[in-house]
Amino acid sequence: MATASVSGRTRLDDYDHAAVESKWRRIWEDRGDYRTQLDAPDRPFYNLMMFPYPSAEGLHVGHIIPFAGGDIFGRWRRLKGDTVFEPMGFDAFGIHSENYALKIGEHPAVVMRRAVNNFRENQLKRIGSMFDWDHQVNTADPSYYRWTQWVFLQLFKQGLAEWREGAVNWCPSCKTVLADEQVEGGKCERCHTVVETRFLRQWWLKITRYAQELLDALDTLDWSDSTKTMQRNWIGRSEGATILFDLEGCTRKDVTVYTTRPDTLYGATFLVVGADHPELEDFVPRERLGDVNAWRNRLPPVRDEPDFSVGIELGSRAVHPLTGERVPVWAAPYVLGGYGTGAIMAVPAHDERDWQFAHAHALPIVEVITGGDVAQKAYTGDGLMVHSDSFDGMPSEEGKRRVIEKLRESRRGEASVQYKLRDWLISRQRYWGPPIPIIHCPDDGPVAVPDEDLPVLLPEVDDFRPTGTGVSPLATVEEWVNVPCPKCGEPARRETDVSDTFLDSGWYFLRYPSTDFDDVAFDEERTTTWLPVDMYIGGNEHAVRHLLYSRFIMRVFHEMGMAPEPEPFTRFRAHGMLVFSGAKMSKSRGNVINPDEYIDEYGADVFRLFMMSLGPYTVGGDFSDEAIAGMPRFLHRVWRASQLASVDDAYDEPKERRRHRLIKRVDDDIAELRYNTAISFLMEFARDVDQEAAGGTGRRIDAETLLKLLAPFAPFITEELWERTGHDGSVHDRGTWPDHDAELARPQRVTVAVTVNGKRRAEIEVDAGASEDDLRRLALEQPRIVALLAGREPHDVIAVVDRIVNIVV
RNA sequence: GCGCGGAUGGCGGAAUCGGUAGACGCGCGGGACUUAGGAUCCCGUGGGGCGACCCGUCCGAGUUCGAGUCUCGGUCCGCGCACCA
Repeated sequence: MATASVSGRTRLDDYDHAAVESKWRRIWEDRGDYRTQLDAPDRPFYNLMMFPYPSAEGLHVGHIIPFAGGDIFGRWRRLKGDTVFEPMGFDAFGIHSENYALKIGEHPAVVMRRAVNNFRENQLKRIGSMFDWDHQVNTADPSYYRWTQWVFLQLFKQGLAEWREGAVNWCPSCKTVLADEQVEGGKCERCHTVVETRFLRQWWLKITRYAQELLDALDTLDWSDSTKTMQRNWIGRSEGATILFDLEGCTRKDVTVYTTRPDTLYGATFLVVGADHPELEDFVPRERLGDVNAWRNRLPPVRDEPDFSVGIELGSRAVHPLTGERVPVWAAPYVLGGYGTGAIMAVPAHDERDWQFAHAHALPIVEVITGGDVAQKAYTGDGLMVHSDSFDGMPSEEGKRRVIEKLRESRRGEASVQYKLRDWLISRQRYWGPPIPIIHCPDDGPVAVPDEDLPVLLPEVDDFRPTGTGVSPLATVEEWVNVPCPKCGEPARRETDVSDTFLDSGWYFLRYPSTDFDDVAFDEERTTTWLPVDMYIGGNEHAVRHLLYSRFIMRVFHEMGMAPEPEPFTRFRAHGMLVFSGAKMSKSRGNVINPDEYIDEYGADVFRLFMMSLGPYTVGGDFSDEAIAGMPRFLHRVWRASQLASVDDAYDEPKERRRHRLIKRVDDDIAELRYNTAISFLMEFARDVDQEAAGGTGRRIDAETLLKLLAPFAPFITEELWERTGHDGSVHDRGTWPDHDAELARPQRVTVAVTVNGKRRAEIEVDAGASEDDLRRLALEQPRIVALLAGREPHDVIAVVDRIVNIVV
């Protein structure tokens, strides 16, 4: 405790962050301060942060940012009176973990056990977040993945999981199938090997059924705009038309193409079928089959830059549905067999790719929309229709509708909506994931494993390496694979693929409140109480896949009456990216900050504060080693000021106004995650109170306010000081955030600038709200202004209350 | 290429509505305390000028009494998507 010294200065214990932080960590844990009352809570608030996938490297700052930023928000909600549930867990299954285990030659189960323990005990528990460890989840634990399997079976039983063959991306290096979104520019996102195409029977979840709903519901969500935009682009709705072309010279009678520009139909000079179209052969005259197949098998690998010289004329003809003209049919890889109908009508005059292709192959280019010079390049804008029979002169926008109408009359076309979104391929021919709980029976087909047989435990195997044959290592475990069919009892085989890690994380938020139930995945009452998540914080790298899949799963459970709302995350904020001395932080650059060293040296409070002060939370900032020095100074001030400020009952109006203004600013800033500016206000206030305390005029109430407002940011030191200054209970107690009076928070005196022709020449201090006339009068009385005007009459005097007076001469 | 952000002192960043540009912090300069300080505290700190003043928010126009903020055009950087017809 503080003791007065002869000089009037006071000697205090030094602030020992290591001692203070370990002391309170222990007390909070023993007391169970952050164990949440999950049943019948008062004002429940579900505060979620994206859980990490444990790696041997340990947590890096990229993890800490959401954990610290999310926790500040949660602690603030708690102080504001909510019952905050803030759980944490581990995304321990998946290729990341498995690849690491392979690298070091240990079993992934062993590696993960060690990594999870390290994350939790040595790292997560140190950063001062109020995680409720009684409700942690670990996706690789049978008590969790039992329910992941159950979730899959619910989708299966709803007809939303399908076993079908499809062209899949095969990474020859990772020896597994990749989802489309794991392929970047034709290469594996993990190892950058060029991806090959293979055809396998696999499990797909039919998220495409929900494309429109998922798109529409974005409007109801309070999410970062950037995230919503990315989801919209990913779903990729486009409006256009499907148009039927008859075919001649091949076994197939007709083909439907999809276009967003039906108004350009008269400019269609050829058709292109995707080189990967599954029924490409049906478009080819018999005598050309050999040539086409030879061409197809020698296609160059997909590259970043499309090559429009690649293509082959098939020999068949297509009949233009309006003119009856015969146009050639080509195949080319620039058309995707998997999007739309897998074939297009090429309008080279008005589509850049078609233009390039036509140029490369000397195909005719016919202008049908005015506005450009199609001999030079494709014109993709709007204009008037030409060379289009009776449509000539019609604006293209109207033409889109009218051409569709015309096609409808002859049943050769209709309006159509397409989405880029594809079904979710969840099969992985790997070891480290939940086995897909299906038994394949020769008679009954794919049969669900009965609920009472869940979990389908991942068998212990010595060799868990990917086989490279397209089959999971599980297939080699004969005694595990061979089981009787649950329906008919005849010999059958288990599904040997495991599911995608995004399925694990697609429902974990539903599990947290119900981890103490082992008979259901999520308890009805708990789910109704806690879902949807009130605040979700994480990185924008998961803006599309994780968030979209989670929305899909929640939506399905809502339809089934098992979830209270269709959307899982009411509010989502993506944290910004942290750069290190101007360069993006990444393992390959070797500039990843290891938080442990900083926490050792400065303590968790300083580290949290520092990271939050670098810039706006949702934008990011530049982590520079040197700048951290300001934070210990700040906390030192708080340490001293709060123990020395002891003046009671001094109703000092300016200080009260200052205090109320501070509360309002910090409150407003935290609500919008503007932690950096909230921290600056607290620093200013701490400096003032510190100086007052040194002079014997520091007020106890100011010190208390400072500790309360700082508590979400620096939970340890504020708790210690709360105790040292004689308070009972915890500084973090629910509902103890200081109130502020809006009237008092408003300044009473303001400084108004006086400008002449927009240049500042003087300032005047007046009561807030002083009238425009008063401002004008006072401004014109200023000696500086009188001198500057030198008798001239102002042309105009503009006054804005509380802001400015501008004299125009 | 398309979409979305961004550009402010030596550095990270502030600046509700168009109203004193540079809050807060780092760094730097000066001072205090001290045997000492790389601890702590105080003062100063956009550039130029002795000065009244002048110039300053990526560049160029514009709107306005007034623009970091709004409009148009351009440059550069970041992120996302990327042959999606």
